[in-house]
Amino acid sequence: MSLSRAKIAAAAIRLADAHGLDGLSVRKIAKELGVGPMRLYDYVINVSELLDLMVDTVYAQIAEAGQHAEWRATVLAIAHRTRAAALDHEWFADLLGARPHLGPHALAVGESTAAALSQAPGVRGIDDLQRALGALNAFIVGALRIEVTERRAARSTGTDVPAWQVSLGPYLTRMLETGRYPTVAWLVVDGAHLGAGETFNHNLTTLLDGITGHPHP
Amino acid sequence: MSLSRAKIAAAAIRLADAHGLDGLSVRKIAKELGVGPMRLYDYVINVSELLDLMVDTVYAQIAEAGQHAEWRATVLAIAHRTRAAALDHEWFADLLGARPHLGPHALAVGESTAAALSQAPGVRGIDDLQRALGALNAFIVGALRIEVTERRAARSTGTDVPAWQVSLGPYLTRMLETGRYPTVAWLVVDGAHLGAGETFNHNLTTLLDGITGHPHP
DNA sequence: TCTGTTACCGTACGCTGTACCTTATGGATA
DNA sequence: TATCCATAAGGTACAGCGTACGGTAACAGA
Repeated sequence: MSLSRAKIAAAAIRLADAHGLDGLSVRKIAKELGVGPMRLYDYVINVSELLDLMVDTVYAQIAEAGQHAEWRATVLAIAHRTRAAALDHEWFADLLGARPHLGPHALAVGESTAAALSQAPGVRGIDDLQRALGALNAFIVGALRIEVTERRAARSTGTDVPAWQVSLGPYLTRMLETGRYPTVAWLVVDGAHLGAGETFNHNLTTLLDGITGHPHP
Repeated sequence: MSLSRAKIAAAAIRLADAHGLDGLSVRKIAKELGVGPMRLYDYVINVSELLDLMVDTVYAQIAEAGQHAEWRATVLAIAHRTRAAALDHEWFADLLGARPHLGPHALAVGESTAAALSQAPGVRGIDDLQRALGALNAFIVGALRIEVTERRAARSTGTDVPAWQVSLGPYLTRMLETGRYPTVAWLVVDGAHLGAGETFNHNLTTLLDGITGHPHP
C-alpha cells in the first residue's frame, strides 16, 4: 500500500479530529500510516503544506454546497457547510484565516461565494463585491473561531452556570463582583444561553441585510 | 533587578513583535531577561498563561479608547484601537479569538463595547445585545486575522501584481487561467487594491447598520 | 554485465516545554 | 548564638518536535 497526498491528509485529519492540532505531529501521522516519519516529506514540503492540504480537503466538502438560484440561498448554504465543517473538525476553525486559502477546493468555494454575492442588491461594482466578500469572510472566520473556542471552554468546565462558576469562579466571579463590569455581569448572569446555531444564522442575516442595505423580508 | 509578570510580558512582546509567535520560546524570553528558563515558571503556570498575559497587556492599550457620548463613536474607537494593536503586534491577531479573553483589561474592553452596543437603536433586550456583541466581535476577530494574513503574504512576495504573479504565479495564475474561477479571477485582475483601513471601516459601518436596522446618515 | 540515476530509508541535530532534583537563604526557636 | 526547618532560587535532564542529510537498494540504459 503506497502513500499518497490523499492518504496522508486523511490520516492527519483523523488524528487532528481526535487529539487536536497540538496532538498532531509528523511522527504520529507516519506511525498511523506505518511508515517512517521522513516518508511524508516525499509528498509534502513541510508541515505548513500538510496543514494546507488538510484544509483544502475539508473545503472539498464545503464546495458541495453548490449554487442555488437565489444568491442568498447560496451564501447561506456555504456558510452553513463551513460551520458544520468547523464543528466536525475543530482544528479547521483554528486554521481558518490563518493562511491564504488557495487550494483548488478553497478557490471553488470562493468562486461560488463571490458569484453569489455579485448578484446581491446593493452590490453594484467590483469594489462593492470586494468589500462584501471581505465582510462575509471576516464574519464567518471570526464567528466560527469564537464559537469553537467557547465550545472547548464549555467542554472543559461544564456548561451549566454552577459548574462553570466553580471552575472559573474563583477568578471570574470575583472579577464580576467588583462591579467594574456591570454589563458583562448582566450578560453572564441574566443572559439566556442562546443556541449558537441560531445566533450564527441571525447574525449572518444581519450582516447580509447590512450589505444589501435593507432587511430581508 | 528581580522579575515580574509585567517584565516577562514586555520581553515576550518585544520578541514576538520581532520574530513572530513561532520565534518565541521560554528559553529566548529567559535569555532576554538574563535568567534561567525555569525562572519564568515562578510567575506563570505554562506557556498558555504567558500568552494570555501578553494578550491582556495589549488589551490594556485598547482599553484606553474610553467611552464616548455617542455609542457609535465608542464602538468605532475600540474597533480602531484593536485594529491598530493587531497591526502593531501581528501575533495578537493570531491569538484573537483563540482563547477566552478573561483578563482584567480584556474584560474592561468587553464592558465598554457591551455598554455602547446596548445604547444602539435596534438593540432592545439582553438577547439582542448578546447577538450584536457576538456579531461585532466575530467581524473584528475575522477581519483582523485575515488582514494580517494577507499582509504577511504580501510582505513575503511583494504586493504589486507582477511580482505577485511571479511568486504565486506558477500555481495561482495557472489556476485562474483554467476559467473555473471567473469571478475570483475578475476580482484579482481588475480589482482595485482598496485600502485595508477603509475596507475595515466600510464593513464595520455596514455591520452596525445591519444591527440598527437602518443605514447610518 | 556494468554504470548512472532515482527513489527509499533512517539516523541524528538542534530545538521545544517543563518535571523535578539540588542547593542556598531567611526566620524562628532553644 | 547555634540549630533546624520552610521556602525559594537555580539548573539539569527528559521526552518529543520538525526536518537536513548521508547511506542503501532498486532499476533503466549501454
